[in-house]
Amino acid sequence: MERNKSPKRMGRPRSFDIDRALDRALVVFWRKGYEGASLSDLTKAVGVNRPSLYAAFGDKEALFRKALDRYLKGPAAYTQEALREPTARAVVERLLLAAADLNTARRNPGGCLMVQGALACGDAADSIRQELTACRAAGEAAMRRRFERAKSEGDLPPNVKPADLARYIATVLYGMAVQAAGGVGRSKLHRVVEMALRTLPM
Amino acid sequence: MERNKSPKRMGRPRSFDIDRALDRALVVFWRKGYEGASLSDLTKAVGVNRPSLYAAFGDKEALFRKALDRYLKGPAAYTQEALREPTARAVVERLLLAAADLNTARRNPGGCLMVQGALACGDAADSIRQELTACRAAGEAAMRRRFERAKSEGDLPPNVKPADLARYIATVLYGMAVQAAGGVGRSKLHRVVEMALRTLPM
DNA sequence: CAATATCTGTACCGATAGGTATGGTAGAGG
DNA sequence: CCTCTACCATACCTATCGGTACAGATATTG
Repeated sequence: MERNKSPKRMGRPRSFDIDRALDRALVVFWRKGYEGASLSDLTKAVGVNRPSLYAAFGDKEALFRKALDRYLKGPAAYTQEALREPTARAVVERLLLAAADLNTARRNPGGCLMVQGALACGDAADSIRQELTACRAAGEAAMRRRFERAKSEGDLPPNVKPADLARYIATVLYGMAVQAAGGVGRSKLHRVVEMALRTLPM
Repeated sequence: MERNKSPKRMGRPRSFDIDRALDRALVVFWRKGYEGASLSDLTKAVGVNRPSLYAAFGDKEALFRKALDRYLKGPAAYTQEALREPTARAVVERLLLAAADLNTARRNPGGCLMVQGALACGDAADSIRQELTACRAAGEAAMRRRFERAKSEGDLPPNVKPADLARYIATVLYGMAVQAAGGVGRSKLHRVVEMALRTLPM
């Protein structure tokens, strides 16, 4: 329906930028979670009236999914890049450090949208909770595959299972997100990363 | 006002047990979080009408605080006990294992109330969020003090700072809570614990 | 220019949120 | 026994929730 934004379309043109709006909405969801972010919060942050939001993105759930998508392709894209590091240890190092930085970047809310977006919620938000759970599982699976490759390259000790390592690293990532959501700052998270790295089995 | 429950009081006696009610409410808050748990959810789970709930516990916020208190003194009391283990390693081991078990106990919701009770939320729930944040910080501080004692007993390597170790262990605990909230089961969490223990600096 | 298509702003919708007034009810004190 | 007190149940309150109808505004199309 409203696919293109460069080709001239008929009718009154949209008075705001879709991606900017999505960024604003993202920040609200990030800070307050899916349930805690009201439509009034969102419209106020975006600077657009309610019907315009609905026309552009659909209902609240659709808006969240689009914001999540933008989160994954924007702030959280470091995960993809980190997996391209040459060694398993370098992957982990970069992953943890980038996460620590993202979770505590001053210009956006503390923590991680995939964790605090909808960790426990009412029935109405349950599909969002499931989506975020799936998202986290997908990230973990990507790590596991990367570690499987590392294993095949002799880059991992024989007593370390890729799936276990991936789950462990994911656990540290989620834990850091909780810490950051509670206001723990970057330097402290860096020391967590240091501890995690120091104790790595490779 | 309604302090005692054993001394016979005047008037019609309460038709439900305060602690049982609190347990039921706790489960709802645990599963849905503070915001996601509606009064209707709570009254339905407790099996009591709304005014009775208000008379017994005060408003929703007060009810949550009482449920949290019960959580800390009940299911989460393992934390206190674990700190009494003789060595730092034993403390950590017991803490992580007990947390893994509590987070995945079949008879209650997955995860940890202190984490998913209100990690990110709207303004109305912010005081609860702060309380939970403070709760987590308190637990972390207790660990830190325990590790300081360990250090003074020569039970910790010289290059390990008690505060850093405590924060790291707390991070793993929170991460496990997120995993469990997403449905990860006990055996997988046990492998996370195994990884964490294997890589411990002592 | 008109005709048409899309967006904006106001004002509103029903449903539900948390919270409470009120009148009936059950037990203790006298 | 009656009274007094506290609790129970229904029914209701206001505020806000997510979502939308409608009319005016602004652009392209012909």
